[in-house]
Amino acid sequence: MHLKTLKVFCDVVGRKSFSRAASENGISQSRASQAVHQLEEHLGVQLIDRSKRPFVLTAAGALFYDGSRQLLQRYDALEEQVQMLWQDVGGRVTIASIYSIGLYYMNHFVERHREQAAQTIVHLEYQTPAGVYDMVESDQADFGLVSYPKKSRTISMTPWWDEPMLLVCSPDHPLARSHSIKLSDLAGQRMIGFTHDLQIRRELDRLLHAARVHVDVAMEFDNIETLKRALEIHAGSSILPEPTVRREVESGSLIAIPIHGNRLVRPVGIIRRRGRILGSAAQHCLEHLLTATASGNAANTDSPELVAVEV
Amino acid sequence: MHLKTLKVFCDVVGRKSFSRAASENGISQSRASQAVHQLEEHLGVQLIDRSKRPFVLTAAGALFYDGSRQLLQRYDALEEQVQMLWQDVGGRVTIASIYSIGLYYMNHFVERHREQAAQTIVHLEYQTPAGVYDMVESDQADFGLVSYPKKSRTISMTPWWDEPMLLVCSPDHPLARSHSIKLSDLAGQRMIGFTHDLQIRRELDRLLHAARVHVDVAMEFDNIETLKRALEIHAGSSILPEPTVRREVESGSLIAIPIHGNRLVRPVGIIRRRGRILGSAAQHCLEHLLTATASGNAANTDSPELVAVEV
DNA sequence: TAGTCTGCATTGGCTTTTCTAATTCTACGT
DNA sequence: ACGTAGAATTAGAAAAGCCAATGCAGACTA
Repeated sequence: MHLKTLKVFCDVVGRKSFSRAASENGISQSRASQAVHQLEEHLGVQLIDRSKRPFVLTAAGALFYDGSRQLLQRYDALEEQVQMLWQDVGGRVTIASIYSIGLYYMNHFVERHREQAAQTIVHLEYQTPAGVYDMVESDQADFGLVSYPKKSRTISMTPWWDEPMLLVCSPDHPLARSHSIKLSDLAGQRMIGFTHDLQIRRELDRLLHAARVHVDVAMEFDNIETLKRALEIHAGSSILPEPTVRREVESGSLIAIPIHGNRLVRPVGIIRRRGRILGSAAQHCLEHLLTATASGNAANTDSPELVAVEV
Repeated sequence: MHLKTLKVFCDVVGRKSFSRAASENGISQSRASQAVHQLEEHLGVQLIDRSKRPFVLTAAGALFYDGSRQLLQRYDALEEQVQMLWQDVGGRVTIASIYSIGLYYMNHFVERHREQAAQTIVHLEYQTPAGVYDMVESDQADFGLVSYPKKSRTISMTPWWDEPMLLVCSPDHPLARSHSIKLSDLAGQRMIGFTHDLQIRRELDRLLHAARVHVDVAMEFDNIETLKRALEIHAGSSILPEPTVRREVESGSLIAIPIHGNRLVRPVGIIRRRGRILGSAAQHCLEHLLTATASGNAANTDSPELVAVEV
């Protein structure tokens, strides 16, 4: 049995599509179809019920899928171990991260990680939140970094840290001189927010609603970078995680004001596919990520904003 | 990667020979050589150091060997599980056994096992003691049945039962009328024994020597069947495990006499390769073997010989 | 030290399998 | 019914697996 055949089968199941699995494995659609047939014939067992249009796994197929996935991971880990032992051609770690964590924290981390695991290649993939979950679920990434992490049947979650959220605006905004504000001060303010498909927007809406504060969301963006540009040209104010605006606050192009009275944070977490077997490089990287965070957070705690907010 | 390639590599390592591994896998010697090369090239790692004549594994090779063996076993188990679930095409169990257990107990067991696991195919392989250890060590058998079982670095052992040993002779032997004898009664007797390469012979020699009893071993055999034929034609007496002569004693062609004052038993045990992952069929069969023994032994205990000896 | 023997590596050519492009088929939505 | 998207089939090309024969190198033997 070709391990590649198992890989194709797993991808077919994982992506729920023969064609996508095929192209991801660099083979033709027909080959993917043949490979799965071949597998079924070899086992004498039907793995996929094709009589329904989005095909469904048979019970045997589900069992074989789980087993195969694990087998493939074990094999990869074995190859990595053996190569590591022979010459320190360290392993590869693939991390899927949302922009606003990857961009602001991971560059720094990857550099520090290279110091203590010089031979490991860390591959960072920036994605939308849904993209991160997808990559983790389909084994394209060893683990993922997301905000408002959620566990599920297939995904396990480790809380990582909480980012304080601040009111952010341009230096000549009416509120810019305040040292601290209450949520209610925002009532009727013209604000810039995230689109509704992002969890952070839903969380903020929920919070404002609970505080009976009505704001006027004038513009919506699906990413922080363009949102910040809008803030800089005086289009309003916004509530953002502190690390994502630290650079702008330091350079003076934006002002960040602690929000009093509410624990306003964006939780960040590490998600992993349940049952996934990590290679030793990935394992080591994950450990480093978790331990490095302790000091990383401590550094955060030094900033006055955070102290103010975490009351 | 072809799983077959891993299998060939494992067999090459296990049998310490490319040619034997090749023929066992039904391929040519050249292919085996090519396959291992291919593997090494793929990994970019030397697995086998060929500069010494009986080649040696490199550290990486040893690691990869262990990993591969486990992987192959897991895959086999997976296939079996999947097939089992689809239609009860039960698994295969291969048991290696020495003649004197297989012949007298296993036939009976296999029949009873078929009743409660109808679809399992039990393959019994009769072997010399060394052959049984070899088959277990080289993964050709799921487990092995031997007397005087010995654990080692690669083999684990589970005691199974102790067979009482009796003095056996033809009905018209001088001792045939005795109801019970002492070891010392055998001094100077003309006896028939096993060859020195068998553990049972060495154990008996040790026992007689400790009891300061000198006997005259007139003939030696490397198996019980021919030894019993020699007894029947009045060539002397011998000390044998009770189950191996039960049939002859019942038919009257041989006489068995309890030996008083010494706990004279042949321990029988089940040996397994350490770290081996058993298929569910093999697992179930092993469990049945161990539980069935309880009653099997009880049945033994009913026979007067055993009661006499087990004092 | 030479000679032989055993057992792995290499080579060249055949066979089988894998693979793709093009085509056909089919469940589902309209 | 009909169109569409996506899987199955097919046939021919590319790749690999495979073997017989031969080459070559340790490890005993005299």
